[in-house]
Amino acid sequence: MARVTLKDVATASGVSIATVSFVLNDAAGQTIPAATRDRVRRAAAELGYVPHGMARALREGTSRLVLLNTAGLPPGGSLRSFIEGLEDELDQHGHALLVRHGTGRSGSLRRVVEAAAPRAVIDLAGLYAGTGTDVDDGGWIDGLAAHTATQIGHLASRGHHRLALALPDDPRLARLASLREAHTRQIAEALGLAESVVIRVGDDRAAHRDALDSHPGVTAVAAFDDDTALRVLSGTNRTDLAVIGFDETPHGALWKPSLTTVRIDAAGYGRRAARRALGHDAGDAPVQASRVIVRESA
Amino acid sequence: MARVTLKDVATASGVSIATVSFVLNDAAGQTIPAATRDRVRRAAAELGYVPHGMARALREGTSRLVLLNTAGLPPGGSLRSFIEGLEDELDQHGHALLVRHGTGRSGSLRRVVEAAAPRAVIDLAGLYAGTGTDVDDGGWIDGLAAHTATQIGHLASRGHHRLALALPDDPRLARLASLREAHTRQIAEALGLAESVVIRVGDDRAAHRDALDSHPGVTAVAAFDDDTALRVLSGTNRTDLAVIGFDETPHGALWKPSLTTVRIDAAGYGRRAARRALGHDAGDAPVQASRVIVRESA
DNA sequence: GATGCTAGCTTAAGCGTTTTAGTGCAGCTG
DNA sequence: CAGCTGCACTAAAACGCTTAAGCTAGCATC
Repeated sequence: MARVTLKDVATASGVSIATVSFVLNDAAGQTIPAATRDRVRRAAAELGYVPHGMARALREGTSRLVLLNTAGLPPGGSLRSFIEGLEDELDQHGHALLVRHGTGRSGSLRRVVEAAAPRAVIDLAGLYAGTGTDVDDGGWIDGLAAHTATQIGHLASRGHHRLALALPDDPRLARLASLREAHTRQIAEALGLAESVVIRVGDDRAAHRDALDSHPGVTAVAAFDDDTALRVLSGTNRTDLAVIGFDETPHGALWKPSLTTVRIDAAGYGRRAARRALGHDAGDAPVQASRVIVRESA
Repeated sequence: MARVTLKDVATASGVSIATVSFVLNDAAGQTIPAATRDRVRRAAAELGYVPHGMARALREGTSRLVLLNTAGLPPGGSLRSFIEGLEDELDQHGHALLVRHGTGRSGSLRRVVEAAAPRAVIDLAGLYAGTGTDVDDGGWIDGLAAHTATQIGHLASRGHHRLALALPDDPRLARLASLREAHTRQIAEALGLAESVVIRVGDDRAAHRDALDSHPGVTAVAAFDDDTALRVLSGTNRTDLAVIGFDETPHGALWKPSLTTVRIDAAGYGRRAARRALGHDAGDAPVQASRVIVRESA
């Protein structure tokens, strides 16, 4: 049950550990005949050799881990798919995902970074709260304008002219919310719609119901995400109101009326984020365009 | 920006790296005067020394990572809170959480394990699917009987006598589902209720609606989890039916009727799982008893 | 005044890798 | 046949840490 190391493979195949390392890593600039390569590879497979990530990390100065910091970000819609895509792609390149949901003290992120020496850090929390730095989410934010256009476009095509934009009042989503607001304004203007009303949606249903009621001219609500959309639906007593979500969650389909929403290829963005984190070219990880899932609510 | 190592701290405080290591780890059996300790600790703090987890892992044979394998387990209710508790407690003991949602090939789990040399593996996926081994979920499963009693007890106290148990047809939850079934039967019997009916809830609403309709004597449904409960509510046309969820999710409160459910201290179990993973005594990580969140649906 | 004991250190090995700098040998060149 | 080149490797250092073993000075003991 003990760990199989390079040394074991080396003795088994009658060469030095250096040679084994060269063979298994396909090291460039080494002239090793096919016969030897075969022997080594066979031995490695037979013994079930798996490189020791920590040893490698020590030597190379950086581990094959990528750290994702979500720091208490609400689980909203796609986070899970995003993570799946991310993990999948990392896997494919021999890396693993280290997650910090870390509701705790922010200083501890630094500690984890130094202790785990990750290859890269994806700091969604910072990115979405606006305190962010130069980290990368695979273009998620970049795609936001297009996805917003998908959402608003649908309402426009249904003949709605005066919209409300429902944003969450969660400070952790502050930056995303203000981006969405800007995009919505831009697109509404481009489509020749009336200026949209912004309502804040939190735990207090009465608050956003009142906000909506005070704008009777509004016929449709574009929500920040499905969760926000469901809160709007749940809070309002106007049955004529069209509501569209964003970033599909499974629950929306169960609702009455079932929630029309925008499906975003979160896994695709996850894969892209992974590629960028590893320094690969992101171009070849395609992301599908967002599209409207038409159901009953809009 | 280069990494601060033991060596740096050693030179700064005028001792050897061994001494520094002893001081910083409070090594037993070493006689080091307070003056020296202070000097070392001060230097470490000043330089911002953070131990290199990988180096330590190499030396100690095991890293300060704990691997959680959820392997595509549906995000159901408490998983997130569980993870938060887990991570929080691990943090407190200088460990970090490595997550594999790993929808992919199961063999890759082994690879990750060998590559990351985690201190422990928590294999929820295996545990809940029934293929599980001797891993530990902090007593989550052990507590299941009690939580089920909370749920069924509520229905009984409301005068319901003939129940349906709504289980998901997701094979990944097979073991959990059958456990819940067993517990429900036991408790129902103990409470003197009529034998309960089991219905399977999947994506096809008509199926479980029909199943329910064919048992008109059933006045209440105890669901496997909130998601299942919402599917039942969404599928049925019987307004008199009482439905209670399990393992509270945020969405239930928004529903009409709002979902009565059982709140479980998932974070507590997470913390326990962490303690057990680290080999601490789990006893001193208290878990709150489950309790019913009474809303409109039951 | 040799011996032993303790306090307060230091030395050095070793964890499993990667990688630089060789080494020995065969074959070819001039 | 000395010198060179290319092949097929190997030796050894280094990454940062822990820890067993050792070492020295100072003091107490007989």
